[in-house]
Amino acid sequence: MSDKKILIIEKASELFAKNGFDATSVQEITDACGISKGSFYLSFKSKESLLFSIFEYFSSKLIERIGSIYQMEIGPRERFEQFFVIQFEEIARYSDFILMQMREQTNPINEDMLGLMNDMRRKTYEAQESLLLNLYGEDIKEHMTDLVVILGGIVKGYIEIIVFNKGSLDYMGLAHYIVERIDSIVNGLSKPFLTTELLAGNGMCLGNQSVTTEELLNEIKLVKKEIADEDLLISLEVIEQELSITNYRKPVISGMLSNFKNNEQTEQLVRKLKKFLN
Amino acid sequence: MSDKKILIIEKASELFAKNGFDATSVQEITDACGISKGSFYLSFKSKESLLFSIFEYFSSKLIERIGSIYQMEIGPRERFEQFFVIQFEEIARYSDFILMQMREQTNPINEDMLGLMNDMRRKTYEAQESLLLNLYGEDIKEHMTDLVVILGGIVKGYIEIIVFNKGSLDYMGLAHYIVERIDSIVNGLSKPFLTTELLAGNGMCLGNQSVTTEELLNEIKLVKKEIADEDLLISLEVIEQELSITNYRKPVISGMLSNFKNNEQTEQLVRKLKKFLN
DNA sequence: TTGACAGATGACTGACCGGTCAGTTATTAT
DNA sequence: ATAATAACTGACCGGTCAGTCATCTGTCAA
Repeated sequence: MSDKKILIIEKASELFAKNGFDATSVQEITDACGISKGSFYLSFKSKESLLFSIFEYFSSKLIERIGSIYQMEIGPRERFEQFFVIQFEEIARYSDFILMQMREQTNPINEDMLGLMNDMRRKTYEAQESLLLNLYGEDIKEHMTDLVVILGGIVKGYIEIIVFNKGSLDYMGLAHYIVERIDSIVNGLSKPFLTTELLAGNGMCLGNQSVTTEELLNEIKLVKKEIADEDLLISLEVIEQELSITNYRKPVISGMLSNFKNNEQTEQLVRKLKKFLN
Repeated sequence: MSDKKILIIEKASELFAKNGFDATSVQEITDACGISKGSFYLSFKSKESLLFSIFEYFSSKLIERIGSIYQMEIGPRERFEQFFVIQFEEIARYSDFILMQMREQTNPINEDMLGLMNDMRRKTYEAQESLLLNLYGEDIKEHMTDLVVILGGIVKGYIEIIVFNKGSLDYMGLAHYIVERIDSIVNGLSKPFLTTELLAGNGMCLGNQSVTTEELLNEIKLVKKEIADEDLLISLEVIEQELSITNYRKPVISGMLSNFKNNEQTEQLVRKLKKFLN
């Protein structure tokens, strides 16, 4: 990722968070970056693809940090607290951009963005689940769905306060406080309210959703519009043709996929294709 | 409120909730209503004023219903549950439009809308506070801010589920479940985390904010653009002149205010002026 | 010094949107 | 039946914005 790209991402995310996506023009973004409008289109295919990159940039950071707490040598309670601290820090740092996107119904990119959002949600959910089980034992399994909703709600509630009082809150103290509240809730649990299916139907895709070839073909068509590299385009076309025939040859596809190493724009698609092949 | 206006409000709020405010053109709204674009401007001064009317329409309903639970002859616990049920019902009914607005940073009307939003938030906060105090006693007073944030978060969390599973959830059961969780939390409370000031600074304006004559004059100027009725315009101008002099005569203003009975567009302003006179 | 080329620029284009208004149709009054 | 009024229509306008492209600039090898 070039410096220019990162500069644009940082500035644009600030503006989007402040004024919203639609209300921020490309001109404003480039003015803030001190570059020309045309130069913007050297780094990003479109305003839409910038949004996608921003989300990718931030969500990958969040996912990475959440993954890192398992490397720490601390107890389950401290790990749980750390989980909250990371969410507070990242979301306060990147302003409410992520929140804005998670909330705003008007996501310009639907097909592509949804994958990333689900990825992030699933990662967060999985982390929450394992942390809760480690801390409170297997007994709470049937309450998992409710706990996740309640926990998510509480975090969102406090994040709103954090956003308005940027940096002036004691995240560690807050994390400790929240875990204490969860203690109380877990102690008082009786009969669950939500069933797992309700959450699953909630667009959260917690399990492994199966991907159809048609969906993949659609996504390939979209990604083709986003990339300029000739070699990658050829590879995509080969994959496209291969997927179109009934008995597609797996080695051909997986071979082609090796051409996409270290390319951010196709990362999502490649992940899906790999999952599809297995 | 005419049938046409209500039709537009209902259809537009659906579209806004689905696609966002900016992404929904007036043409789309009028197409959905089966009327012409020009006809839209017979009912509403602008797209912006439609948004204001929608918010007014829904928030007044919510506030009214929350007020009604105090007339019911039920215990404090049932009343608390009823408070949640109303929120679930109204917000599920009117889709996530209200949520969208509460979240979206890009509210087109800032000056006017903010008043309505604060009104609603204050009403909700006051209700929560009195319900909590009635149910758990005065001891929880110092925890009020935290409880309000936690409670609001939990409600929002479940509302997201409700929106995706429209109508298929047992609101009464959910309300009961949530109150049980609050029981646990209240039982386990130790030291509060948030102070009242933090919430107050959060744009929530829980106390009585004082209004300056300048702010009022600004708002009058804005409202003048919105209304067409000649008599009301004259009344507004008289109020404007009166407020501009240092020793304004209260009776003159309150007299003029009587001309605004049953006018929706000036409702907010009139309320503020009345508060200012007292 | 030159020429060639990648990177950067900003004037320009076409699409779209909020809002207007001259003209049409429906309704009511005389 | 006719006039008067109200309700409605959709072409049109000014303005904005995403995206394009002819042009420029700095660099560096020959």
